[in-house]
Amino acid sequence: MVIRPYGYAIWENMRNDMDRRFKETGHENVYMPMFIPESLLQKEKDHVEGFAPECAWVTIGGSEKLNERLCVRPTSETLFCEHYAKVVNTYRDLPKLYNQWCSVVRWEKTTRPFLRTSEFLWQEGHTLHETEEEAREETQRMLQVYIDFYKETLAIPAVFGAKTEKERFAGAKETYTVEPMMHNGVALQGGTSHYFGDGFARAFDITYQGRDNKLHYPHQTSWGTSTRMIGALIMVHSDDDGLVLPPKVAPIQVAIIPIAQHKEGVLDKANALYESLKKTFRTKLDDSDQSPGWKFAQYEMKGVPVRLELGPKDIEKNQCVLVRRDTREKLFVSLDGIEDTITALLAQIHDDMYNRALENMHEKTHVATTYDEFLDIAENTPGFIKAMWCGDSACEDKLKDATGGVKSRCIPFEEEHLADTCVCCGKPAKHMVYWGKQY
RNA sequence: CGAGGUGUGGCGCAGUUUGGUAGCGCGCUUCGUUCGGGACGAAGAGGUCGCAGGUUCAAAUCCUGUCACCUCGACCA
Repeated sequence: MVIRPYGYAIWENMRNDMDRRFKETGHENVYMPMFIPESLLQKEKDHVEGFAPECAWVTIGGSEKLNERLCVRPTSETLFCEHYAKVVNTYRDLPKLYNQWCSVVRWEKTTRPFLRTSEFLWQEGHTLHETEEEAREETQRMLQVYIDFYKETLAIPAVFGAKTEKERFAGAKETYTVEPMMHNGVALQGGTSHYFGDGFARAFDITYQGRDNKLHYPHQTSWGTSTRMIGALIMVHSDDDGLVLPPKVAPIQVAIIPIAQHKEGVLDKANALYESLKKTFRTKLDDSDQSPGWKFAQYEMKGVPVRLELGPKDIEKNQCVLVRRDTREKLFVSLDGIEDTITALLAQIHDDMYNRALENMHEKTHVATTYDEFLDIAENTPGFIKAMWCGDSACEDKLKDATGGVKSRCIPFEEEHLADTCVCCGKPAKHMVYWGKQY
């Protein structure tokens, strides 16, 4: 998959926003190698079992066969662990709060642009802590960073909570997830934050000398999000006329379309407006010789949040026309104080986009209290199903097989009591679970 | 991996059954007229039909082989 300039600009805007949030929470960026020696990958048993089927391997270097093959990183836990084992000695070296921006490779059998690609760009945070409590706090903190990012920057609501044991990351003690719902009701794992306990530390022999002068294993986390979020943006907000981009990440926030630009004064005025708006907004002035109608359609397809039309009649009246991409609403506004008008409009667009997505998620979330009801909803109604669960992964398997792919999404932090018994087996329920089909 | 399908200008396709040496729409180039919702006219550029072999006077079209891609299923930490 080639990410061309407009798509990459979306990623850059996402990345800059997230990177700021990571720095604010005390993290530092690093870079690790892209090749992982097989022996390193095999140190943690669950981890290698989870990832080996998806690894791409390098077996030849130059013209010589390698003694040990190298995995093209599918994720970098093992590399971070190897490094931490070398550099961590005392509690004074902790915590280690590292993050990496890079690409990873997973040999998926079925790919889907942005949502599931064999190579993708992502960030992976890897942290080491003195205590379990600290590491668990970090896991929650970064999940919250993701939830906030989805809401504040992408205008995407989500359910979130813990993964069931079956759906947990390979090697993790606990996996937390952000699960946004696409416009069609299909779920997407939009970001995960894992608590590892000291399992990796033991496997990689990472120890530190504690305040008590004894050796301890540190507690570890990892958390990641990827270019899949671009897929989420598209699948949550867009309509039949193309993209609808949330203002915070739109590469172009305001597209200025001059009308009758051959007429005297129009382009001069448009240029002056452009020079002034570009100080505040990501602005594009399209003075190409395409027709205005073509330009309207073009920037709608590209999801530009606000179109600004400026023609001879507007100039006469010292006004312009603002058109919202999300609602198509046309606003005739004065050119005086236009920056403030657009600032407020972009904020309004963001909020409205979020609320529409939230409403969609609520509309497509259903409660099932019996097995038949669960199957009926899964069969006939797209979206999430809220249902009680006994905690046995056999029930997850059964529901998945019976419904053609409905899996547990997460156990939310705030569970509702919908029934006393598991929707599948009828035994006493332990948790309320969100279920759904996923990309 | 299982089943099915498709390869023809940049993109989307027709032509293959009934062999006669390639066509349409969009896009692209130039000029002119247009310009408040994907403009119009005229003139152009661009492909030997996935690849290899075979049959034939003649192959996009028939035969054999091969490669690639797509869809569905399985799989998806």
